[in-house]
Amino acid sequence: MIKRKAVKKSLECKVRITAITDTMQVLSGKWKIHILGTLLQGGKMRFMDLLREIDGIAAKMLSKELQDLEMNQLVTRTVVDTKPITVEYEVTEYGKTMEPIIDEIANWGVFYRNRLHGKTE
Amino acid sequence: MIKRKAVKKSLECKVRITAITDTMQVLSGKWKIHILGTLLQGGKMRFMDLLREIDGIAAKMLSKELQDLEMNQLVTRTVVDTKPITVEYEVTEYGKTMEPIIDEIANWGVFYRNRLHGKTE
DNA sequence: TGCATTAGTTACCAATTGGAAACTAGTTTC
DNA sequence: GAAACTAGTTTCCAATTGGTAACTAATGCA
Repeated sequence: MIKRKAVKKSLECKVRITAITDTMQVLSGKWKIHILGTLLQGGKMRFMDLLREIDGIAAKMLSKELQDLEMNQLVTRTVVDTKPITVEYEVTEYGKTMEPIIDEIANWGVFYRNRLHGKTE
Repeated sequence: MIKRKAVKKSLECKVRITAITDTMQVLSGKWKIHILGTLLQGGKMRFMDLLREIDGIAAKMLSKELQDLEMNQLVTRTVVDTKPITVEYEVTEYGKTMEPIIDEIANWGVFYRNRLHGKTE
């Protein structure tokens, strides 16, 4: 007695799940969204700028996460031949397509705080 | 010689970082977005429905993640007095406010796949 | 000469995450 | 009476994540 498998898992459903998994993998970890968000509003920024701007991140993490983002072509890394060499990071055009996601996430977070504290609408 | 601290970390920047951290905490883990996404498109669903629908998830994880989502009031849990009792999960009105985020994330994932495979626009 | 700054890297460690499998417990069906 | 289905829980384990702190290496400044 073989049970017919439920045909619930439609193709579009699977595509959606894969899509979500992909995006979350690209944004994986505690810091990537913050780095992207900071670079999106700061434009070109150096390693030490980011280290100082992003509260709580350690050099090791920043370095590693930037490498991930660079591999996924969301940011570019440019060595500038200054006195002590500096390295500039910048969000690519492709990386900017993440902006709607980050904005939605930030918006929701604000909404969430408002709901927690009073707001008896 | 005290260096003036850079006033870069503006208040709105901090608010944004907190907001992002909050949202990501609510959505933390490998499965919450998938559970929410599945419930959003499936409406009321039972535990076993979700277990079968969400590919790869184990009962332990589903149970734990549903508890988290319930605690954050994103889903409701209702015991139904059927022959073998069943439990229905459903996204709350509040939970539905996550939809834009999930949609953006899913959209980006599709865009990402298209970019990877060919697409020389 | 020695310290500061740049941009990292390395080593070590602790906590968290998540997976597999077995188990509970009540009800129903064969 | 055994098996199956409901909704989980429990235990045990392995891998991943991420933090601290120290270190490298090149250059500039006093």
